[in-house]
Amino acid sequence: MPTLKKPLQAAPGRKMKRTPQRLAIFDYLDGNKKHPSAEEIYRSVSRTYQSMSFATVYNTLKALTGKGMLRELTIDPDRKRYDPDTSPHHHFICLQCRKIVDVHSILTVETPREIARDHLVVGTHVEFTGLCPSCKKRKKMQ
Amino acid sequence: MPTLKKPLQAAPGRKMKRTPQRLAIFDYLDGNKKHPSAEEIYRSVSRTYQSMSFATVYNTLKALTGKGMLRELTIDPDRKRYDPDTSPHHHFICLQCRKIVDVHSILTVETPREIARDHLVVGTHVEFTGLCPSCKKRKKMQ
DNA sequence: ATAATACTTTACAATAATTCCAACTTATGC
DNA sequence: GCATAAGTTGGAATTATTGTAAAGTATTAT
Ligand SMILES: [Mn+2]
Ligand SMILES: [Mn+2]
Ligand SMILES: [Zn+2]
Ligand SMILES: [Zn+2]
Repeated sequence: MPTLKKPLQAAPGRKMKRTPQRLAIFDYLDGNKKHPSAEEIYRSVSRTYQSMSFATVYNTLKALTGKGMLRELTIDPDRKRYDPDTSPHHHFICLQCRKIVDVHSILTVETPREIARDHLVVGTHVEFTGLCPSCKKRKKMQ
Repeated sequence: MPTLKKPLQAAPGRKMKRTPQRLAIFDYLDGNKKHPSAEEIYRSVSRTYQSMSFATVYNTLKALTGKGMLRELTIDPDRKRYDPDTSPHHHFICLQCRKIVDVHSILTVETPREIARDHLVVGTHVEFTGLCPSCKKRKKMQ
């Protein structure tokens, strides 16, 4: 189920030039549930697309984010992580290995009055932190 | 109501050397509700404490965080922000000016089964994003 | 098709945040 | 007071990310 390749030109006002490097990046991102960092994207894509430049990766990520086709996550303290799934959902991050997993359950979090009164709220994101299954097991063992 | 200076030596296993530079940093942080960045802390503290080094600020922040006396926020995409209020609470960040404000309302967010089953959840943080009152007004005007 | 135009890519330089380091300095327990 | 583990410092080093200018390419208008 392609979610990126199609919309690339579909929505109005969102058309971008279809360059092979972008297609390669889209292709890597499409359906990717690992919330990769720019570096991971670069590493993977440049393996198949020799001349890929780091700047192109960043450019593309910024362009996609700007057009609302990609979500930039700030949940990892070390680097930005990217999520091709732009539907509203939440995340869990492992404090040990930094794995990020989706939380697609609908969490109803009402915006508190104190904020709603004078702020403009455009997004609500819940981040759960802790240990992923494997790190949890590893910690228990030793 | 001092929240930092006292606990500094109070809780067992949390004792740290009381150096003047640390006290200066604690003092700045104590009761601070601005969620400052390392640089803001450095700028302010070094004004009164001449020889303060950036490394010391980072060292101290890391030490405090490690001892659970300070919370490191990853909500700002550009830099880490620090919160001396370690009681569980949530945040709103302005997408325009990066102001972070506390949300002390008790938001009941149950951990979804899909996560609770095999992960170990140690924290839940809700981040609201949008425009703060002044940025909201400014945007409306022009 | 062709050419003009605007947008992209690339290699590399430049920033910016944060960490590392090695030589001093100091707080603290005895 | 002294020993010493812990902390401080300036500067170098690292890492993530952004900027740049020249060269390349897709798209648009002829
Ligand atoms: Mn996700
Ligand atoms: Mn706070
Ligand atoms: Zn893990
Ligand atoms: Zn604002």
